Amino acid sequence: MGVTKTELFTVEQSRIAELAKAFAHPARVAILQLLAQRKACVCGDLVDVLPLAQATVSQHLKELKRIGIIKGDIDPPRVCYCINEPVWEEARDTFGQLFDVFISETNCC
Amino acid sequence: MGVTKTELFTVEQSRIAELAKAFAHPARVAILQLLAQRKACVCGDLVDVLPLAQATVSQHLKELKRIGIIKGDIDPPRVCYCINEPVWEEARDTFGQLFDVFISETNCC
DNA sequence: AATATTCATCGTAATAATACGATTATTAAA
DNA sequence: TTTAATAATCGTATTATTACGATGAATATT
Repeated sequence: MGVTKTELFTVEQSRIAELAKAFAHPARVAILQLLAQRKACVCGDLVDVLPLAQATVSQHLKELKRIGIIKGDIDPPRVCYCINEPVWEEARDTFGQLFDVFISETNCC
Repeated sequence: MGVTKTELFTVEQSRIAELAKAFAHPARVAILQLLAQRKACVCGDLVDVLPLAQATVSQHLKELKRIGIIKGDIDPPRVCYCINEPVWEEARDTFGQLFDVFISETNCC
């Protein structure tokens, strides 16, 4: 992509965009749903359920960890992934507030 | 990107991902905030406020329109953009439900 | 020690997204 | 009719993302 100019926007806007990215791919939505519902936890179980190669799942997990919305505990040779509650709440609150900014009134179109 | 295999996921998961994409770029967050707060409406005003070229803003607007979260009324030679309330609510409800799936209990990590 | 299991990382191919200048289309205004 | 204003679209360069096979690292098991 052409160089998303993050520095030209507010940190809040950039953080919202980053949190949204966690949900901006069906595979990551699936992963987050599985973790949130505690239907899976171990990386291998996620790989079994998802229609993607192990390396790809691992890549998505890495991205989710980078954003902070999940955490991973190693329990060799397995790794257990879970929702990272503080960031999950940050996302929930952030989007909640964002959606509340729009009040149903006179739109000009 | 490598061919996001949308067909391998549920329509719900794909729709969530699509709605999330509306917020997955700081420029689109900025646009949606401006529209939601009714601080701008006309395309040209958005271009004035945003640190991006007109063509780029137009491209983002097109993507937001494709997702359905905004609509545009032409009032030649201007175009007035507004939040598309039904989809805005769809997004609000969708993410609300998604975040509520996770209940604060015993995480395994 | 040798093997098996699990997951991360590397390398890389393919594709999507971002950005912008230039052009076009449309309509208003002069 | 000519000109100005506005916004969409085109073309294209650049960069990011997605995907997967192969390999590597770490630990448990035999």
